[in-house]
Amino acid sequence: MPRRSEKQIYEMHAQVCSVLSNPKRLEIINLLRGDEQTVGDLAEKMDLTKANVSQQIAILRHKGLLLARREGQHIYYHLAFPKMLKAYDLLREILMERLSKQGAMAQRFRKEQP
Amino acid sequence: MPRRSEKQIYEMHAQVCSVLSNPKRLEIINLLRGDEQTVGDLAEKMDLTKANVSQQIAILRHKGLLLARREGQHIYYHLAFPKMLKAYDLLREILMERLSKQGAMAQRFRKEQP
DNA sequence: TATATAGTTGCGATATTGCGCAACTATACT
DNA sequence: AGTATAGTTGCGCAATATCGCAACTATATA
Repeated sequence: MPRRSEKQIYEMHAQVCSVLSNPKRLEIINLLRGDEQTVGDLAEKMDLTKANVSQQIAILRHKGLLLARREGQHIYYHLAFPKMLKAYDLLREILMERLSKQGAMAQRFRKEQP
Repeated sequence: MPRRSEKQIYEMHAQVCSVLSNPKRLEIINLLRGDEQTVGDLAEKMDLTKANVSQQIAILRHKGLLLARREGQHIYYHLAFPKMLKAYDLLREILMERLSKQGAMAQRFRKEQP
């Protein structure tokens, strides 16, 4: 018998997904695919304010998806679980397949829908 | 040059993740892993009202993750992209690894945190 | 037509999220 | 100490999500 109930696992799983349910956080994860980066690096590449990037980073970090390394003035962030990129890529792959197969369905992913 | 901008892809990707960012919807997906099921089946297994299950199903269906098949009184639902289970399993695997390695971090996934 | 069963939808209260803005802390350098 | 650069945090408002409840639609069967 499991120490943790299934319901709790679903809850944790959902929380990980909710961290991933924001386009800016996904872009950050994608930008951290290779090297570690600073808030400033990310802010520039994403064309966002540092405050906003820092807020998103804080969420990723507090939820344990990102790790930090300080070096002087700079704080370099990197992915805590690079394996997560596999899930990221898989989902994106499904997305692209779907877009190419069923163009009409793309409508469903615009801002709103009937 | 891509027809769709990167930002749009991140946006769509985030929307898929936001569909997955609810424990009840994750449980539904997991229960649909094998056979197709009716709202009633799911409601019973999950110990929820049919109305609530139906609402979650509606979200999954409208976002294109579920497909329906009517048979008399019953509507059977099944996964539109079984491949999505790979992403589901991968994420869950990461979750379980993390729980076993760093028990303390589990705290971060409880309801609230400092 | 009437009744039962299966499922859906709208409403409303409550909770959560996103994000700009301004103020704040931390490190480095002169 | 003073200044610059890097990053963080709190606040407030608008937008969105959750979910119970009740009313609704759809199919089947007597």
